[in-house]
Amino acid sequence: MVQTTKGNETANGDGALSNRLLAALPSEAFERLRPELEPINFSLGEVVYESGAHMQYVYFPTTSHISLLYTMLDGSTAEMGLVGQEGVVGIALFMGGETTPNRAMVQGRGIAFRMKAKAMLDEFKRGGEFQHLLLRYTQALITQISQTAVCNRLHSVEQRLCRWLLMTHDLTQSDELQMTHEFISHMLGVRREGVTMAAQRLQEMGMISYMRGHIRILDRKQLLAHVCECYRVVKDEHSRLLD
Amino acid sequence: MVQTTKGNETANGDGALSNRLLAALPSEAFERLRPELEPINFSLGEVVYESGAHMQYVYFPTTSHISLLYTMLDGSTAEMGLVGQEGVVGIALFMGGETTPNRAMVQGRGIAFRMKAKAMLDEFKRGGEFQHLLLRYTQALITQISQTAVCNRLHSVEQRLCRWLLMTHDLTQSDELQMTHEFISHMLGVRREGVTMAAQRLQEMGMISYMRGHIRILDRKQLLAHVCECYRVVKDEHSRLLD
DNA sequence: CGTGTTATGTACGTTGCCGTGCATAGCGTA
DNA sequence: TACGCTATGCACGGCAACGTACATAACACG
Repeated sequence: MVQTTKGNETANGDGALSNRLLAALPSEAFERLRPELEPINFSLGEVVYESGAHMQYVYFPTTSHISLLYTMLDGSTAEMGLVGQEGVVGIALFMGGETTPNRAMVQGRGIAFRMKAKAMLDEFKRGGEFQHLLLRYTQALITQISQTAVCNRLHSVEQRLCRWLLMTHDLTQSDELQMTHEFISHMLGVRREGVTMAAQRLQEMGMISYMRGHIRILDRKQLLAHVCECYRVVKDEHSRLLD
Repeated sequence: MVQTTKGNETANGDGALSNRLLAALPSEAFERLRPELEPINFSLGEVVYESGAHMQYVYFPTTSHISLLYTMLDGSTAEMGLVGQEGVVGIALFMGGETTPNRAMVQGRGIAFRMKAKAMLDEFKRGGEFQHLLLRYTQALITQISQTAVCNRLHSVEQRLCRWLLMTHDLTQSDELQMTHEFISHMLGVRREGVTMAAQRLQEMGMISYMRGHIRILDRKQLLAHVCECYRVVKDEHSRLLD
């Protein structure tokens, strides 16, 4: 299912500059890493890391984005974070843990660049800008996870759906998101019917329209007016730390 | 009840070895840091960091423990993590963010050792065991926050109260916790009455007894049987990363 | 010993979400 | 064109937690 892209754009690693962490590197560091970057093609639903599995690579998404999920013993799931072109998947490798007790799954198909754990660690240990960027990104991710914790506790399904749609829209190049209510329900940790109901209301208000696995963002401004504060907090903190 | 210890134990910084991160340092590194460690006495409810405020110190709790909280615009709050002798408060300083959008508040009074940001950073940048320990701890904290996110979504007030009591009990030297239902409600992000109801049920089952701001853990084993899986996951991950 | 304050108990209607079961309607494919 | 599959719609009872309002009981302090 995963194919290595052979196109000229990515063959020399330049496409990797679409990842904002890699793009922010000093050219000296980037040149060191460039030969280690390998473009791969993620398809929807693909599992990047299984919970507890030993990680071999870190992934720098460009056009793809990846969901960090936790699965309970009874099989119910909930999302704790979302990683796109601003970030990296596999922080446990440089944080020193080697594994994490959660799963990473492709939520928007596209390209990511992967790098072998050892190559990443060698550069990380130099203690330069690469390390600095990865740690700042990790802090932004912590904010995102924290906010998810609080949002899950205090806000309604409808608000959380707005937040999730906006976050996903930010990571997508199009106004059309390809996902079913069922899929979203696993992300939000609610019943499928709960998503359907909330989506209906958003559709009635003209914010979105949807049909069999396709959701179109019609009025982003109205969504922003409807979402809980959590969206802004995470967004602002990302800007503060990464821009 | 807790006074600043003036005895030989803390005067030379040895009391700091009650913090497990500091205790795990090679003696060479610890000797470098020892002069920078300053014991302080935290009292209940004291605010260690305000949300967004510039941080001057990192804190290594020994007998105290600190709650990481987020406050919504409407004033409602919820806890995202809990730091005791196994950890450090102020990770944003070495992660490179300088501030965090949340508050840190003393939840169990006692001693902590603080260190100026600059001294901590100097040692961190050496890239040795100190850095390694702090990053591994940060990963354990991420797991804790993630699990809180999921737990908030999927489990009942009663289960979450069990989890919170067990976690707090782990960080406390006594079976008697000094806190009101009101206080706990702010941690769990629920109404005070919700805590009272859940506590009543736990008391009826003989797990705890309580009275006006004092909660006694009577049957830890039964609490463990009653709590959701989240407690174990966080506990195990802490052991894996920090023991 | 009385008084104010704080912690806990109780009650009642409301609501958001759950669990379940089944109905309909697009869409792909034969 | 008919069929089957999958995505969405709908309906019902149930429950946990909410918001609100007020009652009691322990303790602190004069």
